Amino acid sequence: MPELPEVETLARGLQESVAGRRILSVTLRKTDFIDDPVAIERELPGRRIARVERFGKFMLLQLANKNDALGAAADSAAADRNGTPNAAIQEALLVHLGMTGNLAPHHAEQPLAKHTHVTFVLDDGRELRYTDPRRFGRMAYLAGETLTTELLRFGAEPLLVTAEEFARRVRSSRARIKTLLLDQRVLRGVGNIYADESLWSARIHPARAGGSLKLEEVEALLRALQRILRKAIQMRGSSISDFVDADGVEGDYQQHHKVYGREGEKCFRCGATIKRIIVAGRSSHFCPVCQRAPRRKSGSGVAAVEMRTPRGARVEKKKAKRKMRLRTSKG
DNA sequence: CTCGATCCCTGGACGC
DNA sequence: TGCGTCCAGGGATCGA
Repeated sequence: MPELPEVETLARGLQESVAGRRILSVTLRKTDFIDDPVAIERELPGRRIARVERFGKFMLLQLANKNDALGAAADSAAADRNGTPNAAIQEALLVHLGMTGNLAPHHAEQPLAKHTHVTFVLDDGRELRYTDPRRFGRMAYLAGETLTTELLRFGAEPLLVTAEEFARRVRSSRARIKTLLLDQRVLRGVGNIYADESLWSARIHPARAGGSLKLEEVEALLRALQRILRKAIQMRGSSISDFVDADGVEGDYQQHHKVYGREGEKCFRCGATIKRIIVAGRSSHFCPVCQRAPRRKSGSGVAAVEMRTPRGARVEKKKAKRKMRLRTSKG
């Protein structure tokens, strides 16, 4: 599942392999994950891809000006280092991979993989193809102020945010720390795997309220998060479902996961059994000994979360709901 | 405003 | 082997 390190890996690969290429034509198949399919068909043919960068969990395929100058967008790398959306970007194709999306170049004669929803024919005999079985991804052509406004919806880059800024955002909230880590308006790019891994590393329980964290805990969390993200980028990401980079190669970081996907196994630090609960509607893996649960306030939401396990009583509820839906859809 | 719950989607795993 | 069911999860949306 692509999070920051996986998207970074893919974006770097595409920058290597398709930056500078011109898009000759576009073919759309399923389009329900595209903001405005007509805009893509209208604006992209004939345009050159100036640069490919990651923005949070998005890939930004920056387009050269219509007059074909690579100028502004090609010079934008340095400007982006400060983490603010780049004013020099005028037009871009935003691609979010959701859970199962992939964007990679293929030779034109290579048969289309299943679930290939978008094909960009390039000027060198290759095609940039977007595949996404679940279609949880997103694609959008955005320009000018619309693009700027869209990018401003997102929070800080995890690898660039200062400890002060991070601490301010986290400690002023009553939301659970896991929720805050996953909230793209707080930090852009962190997903379920790296949230769990960094919380384990910093010994913080995922259901702790952001505002309950001590300053040193928040600082330790950010250090852990940044170290883990850097290491994961070095290892070309985690391949859990089917993530592969632009060359079709899997990442290696999943071998270094300490808690994610390790429910029932032993904590590498203390030997206790790794648990899994639902926080923020997501599986959250943690060590119940290293990561102390927040104190329960009787009848509070936190107490309820403590009791919520992924399997068990909820299943019956779900079954009932499902039956309901089937009935209503028939009638 | 904030926060949690629900829903979208499909392949794969699992149970019978 | 084959069919039904559940599950994974990022993010939009809705309601409290």
